[in-house]
Amino acid sequence: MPHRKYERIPRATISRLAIYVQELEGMERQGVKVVSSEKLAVSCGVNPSQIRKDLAYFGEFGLRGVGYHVFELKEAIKQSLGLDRTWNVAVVGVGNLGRALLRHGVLRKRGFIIVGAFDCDPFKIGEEIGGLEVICSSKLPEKTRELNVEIGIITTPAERAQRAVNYLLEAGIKGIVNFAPARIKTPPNVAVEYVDFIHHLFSVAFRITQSQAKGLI
Amino acid sequence: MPHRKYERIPRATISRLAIYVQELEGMERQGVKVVSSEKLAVSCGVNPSQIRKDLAYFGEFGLRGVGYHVFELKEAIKQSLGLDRTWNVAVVGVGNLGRALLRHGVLRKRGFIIVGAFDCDPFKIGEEIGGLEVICSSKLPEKTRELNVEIGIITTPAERAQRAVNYLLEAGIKGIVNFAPARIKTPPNVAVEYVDFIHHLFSVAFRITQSQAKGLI
DNA sequence: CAGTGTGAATATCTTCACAGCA
DNA sequence: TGCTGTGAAGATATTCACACTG
Repeated sequence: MPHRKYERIPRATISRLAIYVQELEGMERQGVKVVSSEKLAVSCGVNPSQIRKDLAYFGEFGLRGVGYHVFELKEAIKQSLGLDRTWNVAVVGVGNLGRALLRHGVLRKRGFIIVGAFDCDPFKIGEEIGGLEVICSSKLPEKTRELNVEIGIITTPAERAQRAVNYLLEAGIKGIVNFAPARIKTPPNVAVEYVDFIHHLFSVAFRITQSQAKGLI
Repeated sequence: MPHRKYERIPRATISRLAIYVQELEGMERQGVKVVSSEKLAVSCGVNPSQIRKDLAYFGEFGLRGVGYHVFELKEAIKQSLGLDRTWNVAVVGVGNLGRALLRHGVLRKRGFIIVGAFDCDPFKIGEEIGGLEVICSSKLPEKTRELNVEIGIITTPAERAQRAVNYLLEAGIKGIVNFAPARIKTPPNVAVEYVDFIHHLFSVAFRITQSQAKGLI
């Protein structure tokens, strides 16, 4: 039975795969060697068939009657996601959030190496944060190419997000993760993801409001 | 025609409503008074009927043949989401990310007032950040009640996320936004949202990998 | 007559249920 | 026997298409 490697893979599947990796790493730390889709599902908060179906897009990794080898499954998923290599990234916008990312070890640990930090504020340019010198945003296109950056992280204020994006596009960037609270315009061949943490607060606020309204009935 | 106020509202609708608010605010800044679902859709990157359907869950806000009043629509959505009031929040975990949030003005601007900062590291306890004194995490339950916190923001390392959550649950918290790279266990009546920015990097990496693979065929 | 509001049609995602293998 | 892998069924979400209205 040929697996589905060449079907279109749902966006939701990708974000769940990231969760599986996370939980498999946790199990690895606890010394768990083998796990069933049932157990993994519980710890990820999803349905077991969902896991099996998600994995089926990439191949067959399980042992019938047994389950999955934790380490091997984790590696297989990472490979499927293109995480069996490192990626050079640039951070544009060195405010509170940008600084936090520059100092946060987790990006590097995951294979995302921050090779450039950019800002347009003359007071920040030249400053050293997390071992990197802040460079003027107008130098983004040339530096991006020079440093071989593939992914840009936008942490500017909303008003400057599109300008930052334009610089990155000029440099031929392939992907963007946007933390700025603004939609951005990019050609369709550029992969864009939004990290809207305010929206998650909105969502929690809404759900609390709603459940309280229900409680009154 | 009765609107759908009492139907179950899709999670996706809520997160789009947050986008609509964001874009409507941008239009307001630019002095735009009236907008059609068509125009709003373009700036939000969604389908126009999607917008009309999302809004229909909460009421009728448009003028046929005209469109929507930018200011009024924005206010109506915010009210529907429960954002016509302020919410007290606590930040648990004062690392790079926690500090960034404590200093980041955007939370307050959106009506989320950080009233407490907690950490279990004795070196951090007592430190003042963004006008708040860092308090020992073990005091979370009592302080949370005292400060009338409704939403907890977890910015601890993965290993300590569940413990932080347990403290918050003990205090009767209603909602949690979890930035830690770990799934957490909560009773069903607590609203939980995950902010997994690493997952968004994974997703971008995957999509770049995939489009390059396609390019080779 | 432009543009909303909405039922119907379509597309997508999730879960079930079970055949088949270790 | 126990658990995977997967077609079929079911549930949800999105888009279409158009009646209707200011």
